[in-house]
Amino acid sequence: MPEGHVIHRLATAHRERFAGRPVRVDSPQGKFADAAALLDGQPLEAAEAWGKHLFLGFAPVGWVHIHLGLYGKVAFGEPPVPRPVGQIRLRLANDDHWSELRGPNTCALRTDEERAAVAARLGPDPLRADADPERAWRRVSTSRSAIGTLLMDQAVVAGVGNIYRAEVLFRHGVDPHRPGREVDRATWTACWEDLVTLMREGVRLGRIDTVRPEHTPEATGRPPRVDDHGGEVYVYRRAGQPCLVCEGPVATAKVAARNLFWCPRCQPR
DNA sequence: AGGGCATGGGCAT
DNA sequence: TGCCCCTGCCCTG
Repeated sequence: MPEGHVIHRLATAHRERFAGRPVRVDSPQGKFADAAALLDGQPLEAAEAWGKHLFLGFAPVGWVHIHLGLYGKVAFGEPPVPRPVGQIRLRLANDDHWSELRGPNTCALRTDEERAAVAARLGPDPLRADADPERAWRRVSTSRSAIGTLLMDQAVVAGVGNIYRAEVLFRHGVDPHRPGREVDRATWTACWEDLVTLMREGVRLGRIDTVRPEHTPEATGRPPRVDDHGGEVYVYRRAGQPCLVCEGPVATAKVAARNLFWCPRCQPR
């Protein structure tokens, strides 16, 4: 379930389990074997998330740059380290913990400079203390592109995925098709601050919950829903179902090869 | 058993 | 715009 909150959780999880001690590193699948051999036995010195990118620091060898893409997953456990099942790109282990990385879009060794270059092409990350939301506003306020597209552009805002995109626009009554430059500053600021809040909550809980207390099934008496991504949301993957606020049908459209969801009544043009 | 699909993103065209 | 990467899950048959 890799939006930015997952990656920040993974950074913390790696730090807690592996930082400061030598780590056994291998690549049972073999695709990362050469790098793993260089890293094996080195201590993990840092684990950082920038948007959806995870960097594991093994100075002086370098950084392991991980991007989960759509399918990637990391599993953790305690010894004994299980026999490899399926395709494990990267495996870490010490005497107390192990991890297995499967199906990543990216798993590569990077230099300091390469890591900085990846970070430099990303927009501000609502989950990072060093984020500069003005950079995002400059892009949004001068762009003819739809706000729904801009929010998914990692060079504008880093870490937002399809769920946070849909949900934050719903929460602020913004039609995803509205051009960025027609979004006023107050609305944008409210969206940014809401992303900070929602994504921090996502890090804390490990799931995406965006429904305000007054709209939960408990509060409204509506039947509870089951969301297969594991959280309570207003519009994401609820096409055709009644809006939790106005009861009109939630709309969906394929935009830039991604499913977009919104409520036409609550988010008018 | 097999197809479709998914919370991403780089790249060719 | 669409293909590829290459995993897991859910549905159909």
